[in-house]
Amino acid sequence: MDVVLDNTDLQILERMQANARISNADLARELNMAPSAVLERVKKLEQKKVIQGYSTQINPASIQQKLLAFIFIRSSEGFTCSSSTAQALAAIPEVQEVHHIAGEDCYLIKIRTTDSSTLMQLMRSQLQKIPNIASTKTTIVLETVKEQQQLVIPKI
Amino acid sequence: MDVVLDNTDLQILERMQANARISNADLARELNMAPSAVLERVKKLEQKKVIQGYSTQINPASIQQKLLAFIFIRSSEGFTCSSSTAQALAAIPEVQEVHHIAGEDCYLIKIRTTDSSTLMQLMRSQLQKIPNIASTKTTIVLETVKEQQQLVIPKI
DNA sequence: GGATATTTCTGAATAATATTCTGACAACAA
DNA sequence: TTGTTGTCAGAATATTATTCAGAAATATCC
Repeated sequence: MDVVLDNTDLQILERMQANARISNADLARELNMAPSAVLERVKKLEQKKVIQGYSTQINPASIQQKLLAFIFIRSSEGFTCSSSTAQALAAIPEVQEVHHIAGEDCYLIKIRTTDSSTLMQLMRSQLQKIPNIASTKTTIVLETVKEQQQLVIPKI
Repeated sequence: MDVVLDNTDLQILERMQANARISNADLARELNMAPSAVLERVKKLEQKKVIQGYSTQINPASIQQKLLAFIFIRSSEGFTCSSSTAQALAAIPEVQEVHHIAGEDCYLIKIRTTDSSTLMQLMRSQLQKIPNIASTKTTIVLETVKEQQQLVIPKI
């Protein structure tokens, strides 16, 4: 079940991670391979779900999303967190991440809104609807120094 | 200094966010525009830094990165967190995000490693070198339910 | 209002690329 | 050996990116 990736695959992933819109021809040139061979590998990486998708990083401020916050959500169910709660949280568009975490708190979510009043409004209107939420603890981000979902590609 | 985006720009961003590798021709077809016009807009969005980049989402497990953790880092400097500390944290490849946060803790980082022993090893070898770190509080992620840097595109 | 920039668009030409296909080659197993 | 599988190169062609000239729409200024 474990996917095996050789050095060529890792080279492809490294370059595509840094620039998802690199042309197949450029990629082939950098790897000294035929475009058809590289394309074949990329398609397989997509099929094997090693590549999960291609996304464009948008400057949040340019679309009026200036507030970033992390919220710890404690469930009244204790350690047996229902996945329906997680699904309900994930369904909120402003919620970018939902993590089930170890410890007394149950979930950690990452949320982005235009401003703090919008966040509060959202918490009142949306989070209140979700059952089994006992308490929340919000951490406001003042400044983001680094933010990349850039993974460390292992070297062979 | 504020960038103005019209409805066409937002349509482009929405589609490219979902699929960064959409062809310019397809994009033009969906928007009922000439490819040259769409291309011109995309180039401008890149120039204006509204589009910050294109990235490939890689399944972390496929490259042996199975552990995700958030670490709150308290600085000994109190509220006057030096940016050099942030830079040092950001320089660690495994550290994906560095946020300067409100409250008593100073930084919140998101970090991804192969396993928990690698994380501990990393904290011993890397974090210890960074000056002014008073304490750390680590939250281990058991399961990620949602993870997208997908922003909410405003409607006009 | 009216003249003049400025921006944004279309449409066509061409340069470049993606995609498909065939067959070669190597590694491996029966 | 024989067959299988996977990966590759190279050529053909389908599709696309890119460039450009000019039209249309928008904004700017007097």
